[in-house]
Amino acid sequence: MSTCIHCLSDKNICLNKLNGEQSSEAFFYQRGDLIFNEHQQLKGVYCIKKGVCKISKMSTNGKEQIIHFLKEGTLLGIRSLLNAEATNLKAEALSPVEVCFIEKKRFFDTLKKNRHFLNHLLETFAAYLRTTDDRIVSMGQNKMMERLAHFLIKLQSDFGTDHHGNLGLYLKREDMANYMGVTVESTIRMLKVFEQNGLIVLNSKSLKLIDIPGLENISKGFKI
Amino acid sequence: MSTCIHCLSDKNICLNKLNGEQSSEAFFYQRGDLIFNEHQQLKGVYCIKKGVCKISKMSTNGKEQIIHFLKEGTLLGIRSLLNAEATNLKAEALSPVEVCFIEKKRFFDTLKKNRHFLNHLLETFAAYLRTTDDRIVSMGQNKMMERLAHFLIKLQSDFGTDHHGNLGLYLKREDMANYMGVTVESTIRMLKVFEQNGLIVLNSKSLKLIDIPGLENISKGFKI
DNA sequence: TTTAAAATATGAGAATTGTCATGTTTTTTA
DNA sequence: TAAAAAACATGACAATTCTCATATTTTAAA
Repeated sequence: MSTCIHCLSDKNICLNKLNGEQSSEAFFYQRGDLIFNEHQQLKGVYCIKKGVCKISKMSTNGKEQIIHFLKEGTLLGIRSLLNAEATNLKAEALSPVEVCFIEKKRFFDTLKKNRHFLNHLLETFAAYLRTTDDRIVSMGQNKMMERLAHFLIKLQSDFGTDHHGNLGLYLKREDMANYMGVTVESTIRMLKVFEQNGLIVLNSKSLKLIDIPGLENISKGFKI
Repeated sequence: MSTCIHCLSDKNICLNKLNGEQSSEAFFYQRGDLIFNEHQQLKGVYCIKKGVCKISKMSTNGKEQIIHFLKEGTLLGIRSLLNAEATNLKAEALSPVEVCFIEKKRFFDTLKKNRHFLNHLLETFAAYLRTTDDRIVSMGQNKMMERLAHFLIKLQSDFGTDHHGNLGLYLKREDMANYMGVTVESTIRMLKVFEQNGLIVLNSKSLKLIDIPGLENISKGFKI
């Protein structure tokens, strides 16, 4: 299921590409490129067509908290448009990323005309709110061992595996840490504990889940 | 600004009460009463007309995480209806609470007919997502001293003060702790530190903010 | 109004996670 | 390919927060 205005047709074809409408454009980003930053006034919304984005926010004491890792089919920047405020989030490419840009006016026109798109938006928001609630619970009540186990499982479920069975999205330790709200050192140490207990296998630039039921138990509070 | 379908008229009068339509009802709850629980299939949405509700969720290891404290004008249970799933949250009365109940069919009818209501819903969701994002950042990156300072300021800004200048919403230590994701003991100790530093005044059943700029500094990482 | 229960409080020690210093490996750039 | 930079790793120790035991106070119930 794709969220892009251009891709609401049955076959998930990007209309933008087919008829070359002026009101939207495609952009390309490389790993590390900034798509938009916090406190920026957006002129429209972005839809991820390809690649993975890191959505984050700085805390008052200058540390980065990652909110989401988002992939193709996700709209970015809607909230800013709806509330006519600057973004509260930063979006950065984690891999080569292609996005459609849908200009503000066109976005609202579609919202007005296309009932389907609107319902989809509501459902998407509802689903997001569920996941952010779960996030709050996890950050508040779970120890980092539990959070890491849960996070690894979520990564596999969201991004799958490559042909070697490794996680489909490779993240550096720093990004893992900033997602979980812990330090890089703690993350490194806990990954090692998981590896020593046969739960995962680490290699340079890869991470494979070996014992998913074991990880699930840990995420629920079982001790190693 | 009220969110209730019945209250979309300019004067914020509850139509439900005026014309006594069958499809919605008012319900009353006492402090501690359950409005709905997690994993419950809702038959409609609730709109808080009066009082304060505690919205929470159990973690996998059986600890309660409070997501929100919500007051009059807030709709409850929309997400479950939109996604046709059971609730993922529990709603409980913290004070005498009055709610309107709007039946499923009527909710969707209004959503279909009333453009104003729909836009309002979208904006509400967008605003919620902003606050939950901030919550994630705070839980991930701030120490409990910073979180407590921020929380106290938020309580005053959301619920105001009574005629003595005390926080308009009195919470027991346990609820404070479950909101911040820390233990009751830690909360008690930190409140005492704040009091000893002239930031707040504690009395049985009351809490008054004395030095708000001081609390703001602490919330940003300044040390006491 | 006495009793029971719930909420608040405090101390001692343990567990968790962070900090900082430093070293190694891998990746990127010149 | 060499040099520089970034990422990963580890140890020692410190700070934060939790746990558990036990009082004390406040509130609710008999």
